[in-house]
Amino acid sequence: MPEPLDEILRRSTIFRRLTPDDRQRLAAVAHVREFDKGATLFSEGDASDSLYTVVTGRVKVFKVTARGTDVILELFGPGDPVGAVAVYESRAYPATAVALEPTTCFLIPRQAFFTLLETHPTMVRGLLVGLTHRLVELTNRLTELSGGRVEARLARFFLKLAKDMGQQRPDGVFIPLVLSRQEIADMIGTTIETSIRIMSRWGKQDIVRTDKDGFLVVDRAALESVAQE
Amino acid sequence: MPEPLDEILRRSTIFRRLTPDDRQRLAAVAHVREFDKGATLFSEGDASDSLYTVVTGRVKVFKVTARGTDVILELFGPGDPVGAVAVYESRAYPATAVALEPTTCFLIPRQAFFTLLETHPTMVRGLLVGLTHRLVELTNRLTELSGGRVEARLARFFLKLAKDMGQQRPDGVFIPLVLSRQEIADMIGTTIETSIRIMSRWGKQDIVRTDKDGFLVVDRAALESVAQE
DNA sequence: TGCCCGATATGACGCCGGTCATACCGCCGA
DNA sequence: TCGGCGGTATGACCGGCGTCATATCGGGCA
Repeated sequence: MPEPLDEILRRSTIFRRLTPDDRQRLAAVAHVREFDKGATLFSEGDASDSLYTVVTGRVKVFKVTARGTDVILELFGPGDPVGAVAVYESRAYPATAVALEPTTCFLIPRQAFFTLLETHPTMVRGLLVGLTHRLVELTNRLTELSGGRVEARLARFFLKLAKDMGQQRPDGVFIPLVLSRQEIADMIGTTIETSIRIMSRWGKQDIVRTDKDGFLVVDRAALESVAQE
Repeated sequence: MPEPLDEILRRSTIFRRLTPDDRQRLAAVAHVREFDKGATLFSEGDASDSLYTVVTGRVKVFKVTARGTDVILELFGPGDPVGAVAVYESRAYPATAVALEPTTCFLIPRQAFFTLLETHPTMVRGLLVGLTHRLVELTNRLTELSGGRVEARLARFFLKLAKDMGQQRPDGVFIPLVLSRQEIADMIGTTIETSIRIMSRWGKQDIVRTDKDGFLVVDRAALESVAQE
């Protein structure tokens, strides 16, 4: 456990600038927690007590709209800080976080996090960078979700996944991420029936195949063609 | 000018924690710029050179979608920092900022801003708070824009405006903000025709009146009824 | 005064996609 | 083995809203 943990901290956006000594000290005040697939890390409105950092697994962060549908705000993987928003000003979590797979997290109590910040001002720069990056990502998602054909939005979504976490393979680009049709719908702001329809058609046309542990983008050109309207 | 400027700095999210001395020093390195209605503060993709703070007036920040429509991300008023995202990591502006009214801004060159940050670590806390606040606002806008009837989204939009900047009057709540039908459409992610239709109907039903220098919410209850779907 | 142009209004039409219903499949527990 | 359950798949329907077209209004300018 300690071996990969340190590796994760080195990859993490906000902790990577720490010296090995600092990381050692950080590991001392934090602790590790495991979550089953589908387990809730925290819920919207909960008082924020800790900063979560994903070690292994994937986490989705979502909000519930006025009429009860979910909207997935972000997907987090190893090294990403989850729930960072709430910790800085001890405000309630503005969204809910659920594990998409069996997930291991690294929790830092808020108080420890603050004292760390005070004693190590250099960490602040990393924090700012991480926050601004997430702001940019969110603004991009806003323009994505707003208007346009559903199929185009879905195509852009898979192109982004392929770019961010795709693995080149002889038969296409593999995306190692298990999402249900419902979760796909929540990502692009549509209903489960529509996402099923499109995914089903793309499967028959050999554009995107749904695999047991992810998706395989077979015909990237077709996606790009659909994406631009 | 120096009088109200200091007042603005005291109200600003990120500068209010400064001591009077610090604000004095800040004013020395910054300068003021005026923008006509419709003038561009900066465009998406521009290299970021300064941090803008609105002194008087209103600014809209928007992005252009894949098929050429605009999406308004945020509206800024006196005291708000505009373009803060880009400054921290000298990245390009991720969106475009345009003045909705004649607007006065307070510009701090990036370099001066950084030296200020280094010499006054207490400012960092204010920065973090401001950024997280904007993150929360954006996540809320995401859930707003995603799905649902257009009329409900528009109703929620006006209710939020009324809450944030409404002035109680005998005949209703006045919102001192001039937005064209096109800009309303860009806020809620629809077309100009649809926003015109709804606003026109609401005018006849005496729910929301469009005034020369803002909007008047006459029948708030009706809006609330429409908003919850 | 008359012209032009941008913003606001309003009607007609068509289609994407949301809603409802039903069927199929694989998995798990009784 | 059976029945139930959650996820996936597919068809039918129709209504909101995007698109196109046209009309009206008002302000700026010669």
